[in-house]
Amino acid sequence: MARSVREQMVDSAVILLATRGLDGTSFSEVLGASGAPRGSIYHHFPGGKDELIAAAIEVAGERAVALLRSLEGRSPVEIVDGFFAMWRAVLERSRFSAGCSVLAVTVAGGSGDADGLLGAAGRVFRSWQSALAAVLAAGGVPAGAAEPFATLLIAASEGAVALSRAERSYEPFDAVHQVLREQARGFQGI
Amino acid sequence: MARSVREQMVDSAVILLATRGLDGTSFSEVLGASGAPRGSIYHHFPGGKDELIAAAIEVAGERAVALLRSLEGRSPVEIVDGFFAMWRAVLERSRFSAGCSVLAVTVAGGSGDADGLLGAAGRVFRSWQSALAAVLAAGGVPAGAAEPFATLLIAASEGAVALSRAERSYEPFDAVHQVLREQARGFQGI
DNA sequence: GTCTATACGAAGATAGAC
DNA sequence: GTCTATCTTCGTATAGAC
Repeated sequence: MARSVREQMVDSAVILLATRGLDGTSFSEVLGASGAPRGSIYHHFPGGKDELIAAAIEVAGERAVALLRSLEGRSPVEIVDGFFAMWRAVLERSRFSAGCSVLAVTVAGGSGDADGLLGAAGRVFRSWQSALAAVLAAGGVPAGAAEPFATLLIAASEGAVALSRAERSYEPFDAVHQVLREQARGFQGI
Repeated sequence: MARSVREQMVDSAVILLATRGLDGTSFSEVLGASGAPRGSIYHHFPGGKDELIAAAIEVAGERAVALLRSLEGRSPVEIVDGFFAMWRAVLERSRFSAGCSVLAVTVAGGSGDADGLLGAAGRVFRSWQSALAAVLAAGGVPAGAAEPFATLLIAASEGAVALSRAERSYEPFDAVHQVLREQARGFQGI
């Protein structure tokens, strides 16, 4: 069963957000990348661009949560490695031209006030923190340490991906990964 | 001596980048915020928008480097605290509506290929890593650990600011700060 | 150094036919 | 569900007078 036109548009929006940012994710680009017909934009997304972008970062958020949950049962070091492997694949496949679609929406800033997209981005980030903290706790990280360490992992990986994009080098990303990996080792008492 | 028109435009661009992103930093906004006359855009920036943005992130970069250098001679914990205090002030003064101007340029992605602005952003990030690693080394962090830890601090602070913006809460930012502060304490053997 | 006026393109959004 | 056509707004950039 082929993916629906709507799903193709959302998938294209995820990729465009990650590579060109919020304003680079125009309808023209989305239609060009997805092959969707122009006339179907407001049929599938009556709320216009905001609805498309919100759907995109929610899908991206759910995919990352699914990956995090798949790490359940692993050790803290393995969880860190698995999480960073996901991000490194983004850099590798795009050759430093892609990053995080949720971060792109966050820093684009919208109109400045209580923007709906910013709230959606915040919910995605929170869902990542919860899922990661849960698998870390299941992996043996002490109760009080799992939440803050999960937040650090997410913040640091977001920043590391951005640094590596700007510097076009894996060096910042790998350095951050190694330091956090050592920290995770400390939770295992090895 | 009053700041020149050019300096006012650059300052406004720095703030607009941090709050509204790259595409939100239009000439209209810059002129409105700086009070500069419209006719002087291409007089001060013959290279157009790219030249203005490049100047803005370089100024923002130099300011952060100056703050980092002012922490020379302090302990690792004090350096971490000073660095995070700078970012927390950004969140506080803007009430979660501002972040890092260099990150905004990085994530906006330009045209996708070898963009000049992305290179400029990369150089700024590298200058932060060097300056921070230097003060950490001077503060007693072992030679091999200063560079990676500096990179982690920058990546994590960038991500933490973004998370707190999206969630409109100091919680992620403060959590990241505390974990890294503890790590810095480890370098002091207290 | 600064002004007005304007060219040119692309964006999001809507209307109405098919 | 999809199409074409169009509206409006806003972006960067340029020309030429003052």
